[in-house]
Amino acid sequence: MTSPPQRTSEPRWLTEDERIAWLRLMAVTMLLPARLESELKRDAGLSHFEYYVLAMISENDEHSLPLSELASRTNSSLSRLSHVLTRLETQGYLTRCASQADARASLARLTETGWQKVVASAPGHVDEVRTVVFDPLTARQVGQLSEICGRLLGTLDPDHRLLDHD
Amino acid sequence: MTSPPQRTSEPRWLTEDERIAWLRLMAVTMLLPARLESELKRDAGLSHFEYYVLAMISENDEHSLPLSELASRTNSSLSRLSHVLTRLETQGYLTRCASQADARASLARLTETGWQKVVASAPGHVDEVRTVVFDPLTARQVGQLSEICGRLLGTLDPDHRLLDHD
DNA sequence: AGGTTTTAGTTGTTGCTTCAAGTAAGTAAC
DNA sequence: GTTACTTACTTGAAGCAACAACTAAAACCT
Repeated sequence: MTSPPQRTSEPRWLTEDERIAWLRLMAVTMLLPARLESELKRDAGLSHFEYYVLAMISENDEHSLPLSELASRTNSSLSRLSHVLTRLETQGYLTRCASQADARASLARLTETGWQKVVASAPGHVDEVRTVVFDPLTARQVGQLSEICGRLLGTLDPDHRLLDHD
Repeated sequence: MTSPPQRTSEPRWLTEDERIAWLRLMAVTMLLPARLESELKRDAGLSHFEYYVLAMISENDEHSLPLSELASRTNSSLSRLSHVLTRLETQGYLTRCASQADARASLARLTETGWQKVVASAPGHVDEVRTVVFDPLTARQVGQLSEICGRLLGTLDPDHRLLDHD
C-alpha cells in the first residue's frame, strides 16, 4: 500500500499525511470494537452487539421495538438479528410479541430481567467509552471528531439508517 | 444509554455533544469495515483481513515476514493468522518457510502470484478509501483526524503494536 | 377483485473466528 | 546441565455471522 506499482492509468495514491491518518484510523477501527467487546464480555457476559440490541430497545417506549427498526439501528441483517434475539430470548432478557399495527411485524420487548441487565451494565460500559475515547481528547477535539464522522457518514450512510435525527 | 438509571455511585454520564459524537463514531466503526470488506470481496475476492495480511507482507523486504510480527501488525491472534495463512497458502498466494535466525519462527513469504494479487487489488482499494474517507474531508480535517486517532491509540495501543514508527 | 411486488421475519448451511490444548524451540535459574 | 518458563506456532471443536431459500402478510396495480 505504500509503494505505487506501475500501472496503465496511475491511481491517485495517498500522500504521506493521508497514509499515516489512514493507518491510524484503521488501527482505531480494529482496536476500539475489540476493546468494547472484551469489557462487556467480562463485566456483563454480553457481546457488544447483544448489548447494543438491548440498549436500543431500552431507549424506546414500552421497552419494545419492531425488528426491522432494530435491524436498521444496529446495522444488522434481519437474519443476524433474528438469531441473536433467539439467544437473548432463551436467556430471558426479552420476548417477541406481535404488533397490533402490522400483522407481519414482531416487536422485541425487554423483560424486567432484560431491563435490569441494561441498568446494571450501562454505567460500566459508559465508563469504558470515557476512558478510551473522551478522556484522551480535548473538548475541541470531540467537536472535530463529531464533525468528521458526520462527514464520513454522508457517504457511508446517506439514508441515515443508523442515526435518525442527530 | 441516554437515560441515567438510579445507582449508588452516579457514573459520569455523557453530555449531549459527547453522546452524538459517540453515536457517530460507533456508526463509522460499524460501516467503514463493512464497506471495505464488500469492495475487496467484489473486486479481488479477498476478505479485508486477507488483503491486509498480503499488503503487510508485501511492504517488507523479500516480501516475507515472521508470523508473530504479522500477527501484531494485523492485530490478530496467532491462531487466527495461522488459519488464514493456510487458506492463502492453498490459494497459492504465499508459502511458509523456516527462519534461519530462530528455529521456532516461520516466515510467510509472498509467491509471485501473491505479489501480483496485491499489485492488482491495491489501486481499487485505495480508490475506495479515498472515496469514503478522504474526499469528504478537508485537508485540515484529515490532520485533525490523524491527531485524534493518535490520541486514542495512546490508550488503545500503548505499546504501539500496530503502528511502529508513525 | 385478482395478481404481482414489496415488506417482515425465520431457518438451515457454510465458513470464519475464538478458545482451549497441544508441540517444539529458545531462555533463565540454580 | 537439568528444571522451569516463555515464545512461536498448530490444530480441532464450538460459536457466531453471512448467505440463500423459504413463509406470510401487506401494498400496489389495473
